[in-house]
Amino acid sequence: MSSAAAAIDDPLITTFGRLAEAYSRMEQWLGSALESETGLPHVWFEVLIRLGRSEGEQLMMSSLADQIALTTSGVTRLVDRMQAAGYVERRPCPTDRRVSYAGITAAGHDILERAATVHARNLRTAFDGFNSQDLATLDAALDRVREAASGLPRQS
Amino acid sequence: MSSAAAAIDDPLITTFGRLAEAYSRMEQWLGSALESETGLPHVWFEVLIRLGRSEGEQLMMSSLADQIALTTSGVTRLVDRMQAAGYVERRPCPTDRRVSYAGITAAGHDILERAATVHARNLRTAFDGFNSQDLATLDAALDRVREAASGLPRQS
DNA sequence: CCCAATTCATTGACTGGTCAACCATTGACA
DNA sequence: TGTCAATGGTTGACCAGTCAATGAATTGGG
Repeated sequence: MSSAAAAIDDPLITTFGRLAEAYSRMEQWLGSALESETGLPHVWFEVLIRLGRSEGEQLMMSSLADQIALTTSGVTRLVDRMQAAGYVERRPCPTDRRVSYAGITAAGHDILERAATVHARNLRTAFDGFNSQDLATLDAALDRVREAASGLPRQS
Repeated sequence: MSSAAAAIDDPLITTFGRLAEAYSRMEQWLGSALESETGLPHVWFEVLIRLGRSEGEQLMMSSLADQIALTTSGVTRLVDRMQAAGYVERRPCPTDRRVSYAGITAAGHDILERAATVHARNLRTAFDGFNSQDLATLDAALDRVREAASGLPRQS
């Protein structure tokens, strides 16, 4: 009899725990560094970089929500704040009056550039001991996880 | 002149983005699955498993805070709720009257067992395509990240 | 020994997100 | 073409966390 191999000790739970811890520690450090050095909260940076990389430097509110893992409601409020700060603006869609684009402004572009530089530098510090081989391995592994997660049945 | 190799496209930023996305998608799916199947929010599970794995099945409030990446203030309130639900109890420390331990109760133990089983099963689904070699690689990579993050200067 | 500095937990005020209900617009189809 | 379901975004009510201030207990140096 396989003596109560408690589910509590399942190695997959530990693996996921590692993922959680790796992420949150990184996020905590990088996030607070970025904010203190540029005044930009990490979520804002996340929004700006997404917009900056998109066609026309704009994105539908709902796509943005999807990309940064927030509710559309949450994005509405987030964009409200960023708009008030002048980094982002709402643009109507010419062909569908329901949709609203969030587009990056000149000021947003500016600070994005600056923040990206700072962030990249901090990341280089954080991943100090990693050579390009290590990074490639990490990227590949994370990509597989990401993909696996994306293939999961949408929240039922 | 190396044509504006914008920091925006720095590969490390993308790597970190992958980490964030991998984590939050997994968390989203696993979290909502766990909660809908057992009624236990993922953070609660996180608390219980930490307590369950500790000496005496209890942990100082501040250690708990550290482990689940929350403020001690946040933990105070979280434990309040879990105590009200009967899964956890506060225990005084005999040698230092400042500290308070959060300890798991019988009910907490019960639901932890059940939730761990469910969670482990879900994880097996999520990591379906991964063989043990893949998992070992992933574990190793995550561990390095986790360690790198831990070695970073504590939030200044 | 005692006082100053530190540590642990909690609380008040607030913030940034969620969920559910809503309105406007669009698309499909009888 | 008129209606009905689906989609996109916003809003009200609420909740779970943060930060800063506080109280209580402990520690260490003079």
